[in-house]
Amino acid sequence: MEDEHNQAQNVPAKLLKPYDPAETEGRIYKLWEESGFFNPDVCIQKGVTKNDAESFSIVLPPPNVTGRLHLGHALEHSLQDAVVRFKRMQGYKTLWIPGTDHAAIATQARFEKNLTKETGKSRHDFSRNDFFNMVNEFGLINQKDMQTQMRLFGSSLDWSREAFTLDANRSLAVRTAFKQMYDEGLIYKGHKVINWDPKGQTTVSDDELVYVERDATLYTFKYSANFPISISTTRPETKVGDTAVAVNPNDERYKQYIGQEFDAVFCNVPIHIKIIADYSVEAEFGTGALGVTPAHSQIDAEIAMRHELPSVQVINEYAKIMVGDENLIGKKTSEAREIVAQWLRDNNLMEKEEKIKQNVSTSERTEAIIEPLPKMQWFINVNKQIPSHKNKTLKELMLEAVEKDGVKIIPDRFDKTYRHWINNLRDWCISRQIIYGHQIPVWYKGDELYCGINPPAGEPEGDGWTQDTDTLDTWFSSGLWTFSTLGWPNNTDDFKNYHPTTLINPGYEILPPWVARMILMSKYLLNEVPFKTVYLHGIVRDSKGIKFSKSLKNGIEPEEIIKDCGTDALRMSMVVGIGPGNDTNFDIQKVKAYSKFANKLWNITRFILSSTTQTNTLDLSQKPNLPDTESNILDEFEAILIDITTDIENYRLYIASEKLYHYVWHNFADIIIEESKDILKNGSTDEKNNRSWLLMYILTRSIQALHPFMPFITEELWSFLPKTNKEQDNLLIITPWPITAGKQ
RNA sequence: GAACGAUUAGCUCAGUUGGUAGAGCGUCCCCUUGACGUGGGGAAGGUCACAGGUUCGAAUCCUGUAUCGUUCACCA
Repeated sequence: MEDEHNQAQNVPAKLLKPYDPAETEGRIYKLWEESGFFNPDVCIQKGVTKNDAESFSIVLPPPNVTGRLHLGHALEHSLQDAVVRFKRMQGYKTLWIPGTDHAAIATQARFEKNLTKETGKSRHDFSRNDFFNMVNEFGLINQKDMQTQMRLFGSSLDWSREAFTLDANRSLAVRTAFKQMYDEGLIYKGHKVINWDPKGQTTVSDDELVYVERDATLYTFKYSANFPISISTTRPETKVGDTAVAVNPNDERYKQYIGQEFDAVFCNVPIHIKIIADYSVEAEFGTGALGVTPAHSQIDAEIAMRHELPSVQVINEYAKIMVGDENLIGKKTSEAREIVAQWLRDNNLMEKEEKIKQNVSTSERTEAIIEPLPKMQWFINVNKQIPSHKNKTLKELMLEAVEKDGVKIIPDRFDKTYRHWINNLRDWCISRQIIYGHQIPVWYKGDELYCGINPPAGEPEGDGWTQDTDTLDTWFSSGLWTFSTLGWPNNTDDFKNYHPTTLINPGYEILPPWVARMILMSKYLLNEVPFKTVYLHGIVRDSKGIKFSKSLKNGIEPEEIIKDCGTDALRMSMVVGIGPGNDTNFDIQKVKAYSKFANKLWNITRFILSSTTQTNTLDLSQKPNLPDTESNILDEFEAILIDITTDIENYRLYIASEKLYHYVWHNFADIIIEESKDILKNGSTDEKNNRSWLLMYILTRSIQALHPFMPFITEELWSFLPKTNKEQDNLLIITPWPITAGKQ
C-alpha cells in the first residue's frame, strides 16, 4: 500500500494524525521565546528588521494583580498579538511591552477579604510594612500566574522589558511626575468634600463609585415652627449640619425671604440658617427650596463656596453622627435618620413622607455606601492654567489630544464619551488612606514640607522627617504607563524609539479612568500624546449575555478552553466577527468551529505535501508560466491578500480573519483543491507541475497570512513546508508578510 | 433625565464605501472507505423591529415610534 504513495516521504509522520494543539503550543512558544524575536533589538541584530525601520509600539494594558486572567483578557491578547505579529512580519520595529498593575485598593481589598476570612485578622493587626509586604506577595503570586497565562495565549510580548506599576523604575516615574505637578501647583492639598468609604476607611474618586438604586423616603418638613420655608430631603440626619436654605432667585414664593437669617433648634441641635438665592436650585423640584449641608454633599459644598457659608461636619469617618444629645450622638446614619424623622413627627414639623426610588453611590470595591465628608486630601487641579503649557488647563490639554493632535478613537462614537467625561471633570482626588500603593512622596517636619524624587524613596536628608501616610490612586501610576515602561524619566533609547506608542487596546469601560489619564499625564509631562490610535474592545460575557464576575462564579477559565480546543481556535473565536466596541457572548461552539478549521488547515497541508509533484525542490520564487486557469486563481488569491492586508492595517481584524477563514476553507479547499485532484492524477506533467506550484504557493502564503490569528498551528505547519529558499528557512514569525508587493 | 448602542435564519452573531442578505451551531436528505467522520454536496428556514422619507435602487442614509441594553448625570 505504501508503495502506491510515492510522495509519502514528503509528509512528516506527525502530519498523518489529527492536529494536536496540546502537544504543539507549548513547544512552539518556547521556540519563539528562545529565538528572541519578541525583542525588536534581536530582530535588528539578526537582520530580520532594518535598523531604520519605522517602529510600531504598543503597551499591554496591565492586568490587575488581584486574580487571574479571564476570557476578556484572551480577547485583548488575541487582538493585540494579531496586530503585533502582522506588523513584525511587515518589517516594522515592533515592540509589545508586558506588565501588570498593582491596582492598589482593589488588591488590598481582595487580600484583606481573604485574610479576614481565613484568619479573622485585619490590616490593623500588622505593621504598615508587614501588611504592605503581605499584600504585595499576594499580588506577585497572581502576577506570576498571569505571566504563564499570557504565554499560553501565545502573546509575542517582549519579556525582557516587563514592567510592574509598583516596581523601582515605575516608582521613580511616579515621584518624578508628582514632583513636577506639585512644583507647578497642579497637585495641591486641600480641605474639600470627598467621597468617603466608611468600610474601606479611605477616599475614593468619582470613577470608583457605583450607583445602586434603592427605595428611599423623601421627607418634607420645616426646621422649626417659625421657619418660613419647607424643605425636602432623603437624609434628614444630615440636616443638623445645615447652614442655609437655597432657593431659585426667580422663585416668587420665596423672594421676600432671601438674605434673612434664622436660628432654630433642630432635633435639639442649635442651627443657624441663612436664606440664599442660587440658580442651581430648581423651583419645580420638591418645595423649590434646598437645605444646604455644606459638609456632606458635593453640590451643597459648591453652593456654600459661592455664598461663603460656614460648613459644619456632623458625620464622622465611621458614618456616625458626631453632634447632638445622647439620642443622636454616636448613632449610625441609618438610625439617626429615623430618630430625626420621629422628632419631626413628634413636633408637628413633618409635612410629607413619600416613597421614592433613589440612586445611592457605593464603593466599587467594598460596596459600602459612600459618605461625602470634608477632608484634607491631595488633588490634581484640572482647571488651573498651566504656565509651562501656554496657560492651558489639563482639561484643555486632554481635549486637544483628540481635537488637534489626531488621537483616533475606534470606534469613533466613543469620542463623544471621552469629551463628555472631560467636560464634566472635577479635580481628581489622588490620595488614598490605604497601605498598598505608591506612598505620597512628601515629607513633613514641623511646618516644613518636602517633595522629593531621589531613590530609593525620595526622602529628604536629615532627621525628623515623616512621610505622608497616604498612597496614590492606582490610576496615577497607570497614567504614566506608555512612557514609564520605556524608561522615563531617563531619556532612554526605548523612549526615543517607541514613544508616542502606535496603538493602545483597552476595553471601552476604562476609556475615562485610564485612557484619559494617560493622555493627561503624557500631554502634561511630555508635551505629546501617549498613543496615536485607541482601539476599544468590548466585554466578553457568558453565553446568556451576563458579565463574567467572581461573585457570580460564572467565569470560564481560559485554560479549560485552550486544553479542549487549542489557543489558536480560542483566538480566532475572539477575533472573527467581533467589531471594535462591541460586546460578545462567549460560545464554546464558536471555538469548536475554529478548532475544526485548524484541523482542516492541517489536512490541507497534508494533502498538498503528499499529492503534488516535486515538493522537495519546488521553489516558490520560480513562478512557472501559468495557463489562464491557474493564473486567474492566483490573481484572485492575491487580490484577497491585498484586501486582507488593508483590513488589518485599518484594524478591521474581525473582517480580515473571516475573509481568510472563508477563503481557505470554502475556496481553496472546497473548490480549488477539489478540482485539483483530477489534474494531479490525470494531467500531463506540465499540468501537474503548474498545479502543484499553485497549490503550494497558495498554501504557503495562506499560512503566512493566518499566522497573526493562529500563530501556533501555522508555525508548526511552516516547519513541514519544503525549505527551498532562505525565506522558508526561518521561523514563520519573522517571515515577511506575503503581500509587501501588494502595498503598491 | 441625557447620550450611545442593539433589534438580520430556530440559537449566537457578521455584513468595511447604499446595488434586493451571509457565517457558525442546530434540523433534514444524499455522498464520501486514497487530505480531513473535526469531511463533501444539497435543502428547509429571513416582509433585515415598526412607520414614514431621500434615491433608479436601502439591512445599509434621514426622521419618528417601540422594545432591550450600556454608560453618564442626578432631585436636594
